[in-house]
Amino acid sequence: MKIRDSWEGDAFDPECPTRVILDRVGDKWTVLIIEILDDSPKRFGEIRQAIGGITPKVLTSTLRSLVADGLVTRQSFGEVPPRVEYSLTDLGRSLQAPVTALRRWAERNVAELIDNRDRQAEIDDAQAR
Amino acid sequence: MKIRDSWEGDAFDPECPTRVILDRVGDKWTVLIIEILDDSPKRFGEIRQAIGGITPKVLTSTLRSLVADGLVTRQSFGEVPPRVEYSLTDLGRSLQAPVTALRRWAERNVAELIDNRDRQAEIDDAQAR
DNA sequence: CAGTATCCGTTCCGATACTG
DNA sequence: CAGTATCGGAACGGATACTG
Repeated sequence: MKIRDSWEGDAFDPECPTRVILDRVGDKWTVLIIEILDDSPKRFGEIRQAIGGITPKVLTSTLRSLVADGLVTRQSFGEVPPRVEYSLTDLGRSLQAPVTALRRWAERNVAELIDNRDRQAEIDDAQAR
Repeated sequence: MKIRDSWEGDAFDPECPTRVILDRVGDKWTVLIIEILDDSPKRFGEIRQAIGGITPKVLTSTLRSLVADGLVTRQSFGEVPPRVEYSLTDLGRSLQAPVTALRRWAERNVAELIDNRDRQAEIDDAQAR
């Protein structure tokens, strides 16, 4: 099937590629990177420092995916030592709004959710005995 | 926006708001279930039919997680044959807005993203030779 | 009808070490 | 500096068959 720019997905269709986007957003580091790239371009090392705890291998593969999807651009300056800058594309920037909305929701409600989860864990625990 | 400063330390924290919510939203079926439960309570089989392609085992475990997080309630009527209804809690309903925004972004932009991805694959392919 | 019980392949992602 | 190369554990989720 030839997918055109005018084609709209239907997330309820099991065959729908829309799910690739949900997979993307659900990726462990994607959203962090998108928020870090917010305004200005960032170098590989800057992103790595900003996130903390991500290994170069994983950062590389995550950035590759983002570039492949057209959410991020990679610019390599032919210098020694090497300098590479990553920045958001328009598409990537357009993803920020929904992602930020989600984060806001998280900040407001995560306490309650964690509370529920802990309480449920206790119930399950009591059930087990 | 001062996100990054407070973010850096939280990235390792499993209870970091963004992390918890994104894990949940990034789950393969969560978003679809939340949208399906929209208006009225739904039975196990109804949800299964509506989604299509989900196995009972996976649906069960996903629903369990949603119940544990207090996003969904499970009501079992003591009948034979059994009848069980799932519905959104207030917390679950409040998650709909941001999640729907995300899904709509996905549906609007998946074509471009897939297009980018295909084009990138061709470039990589050419590169390899 | 609404789940359980097993088995199992894939994918993700971290640790560690190395390189142009 | 900006990556690569390898290895391995663990979690996710699908296939299939069974049950109260």
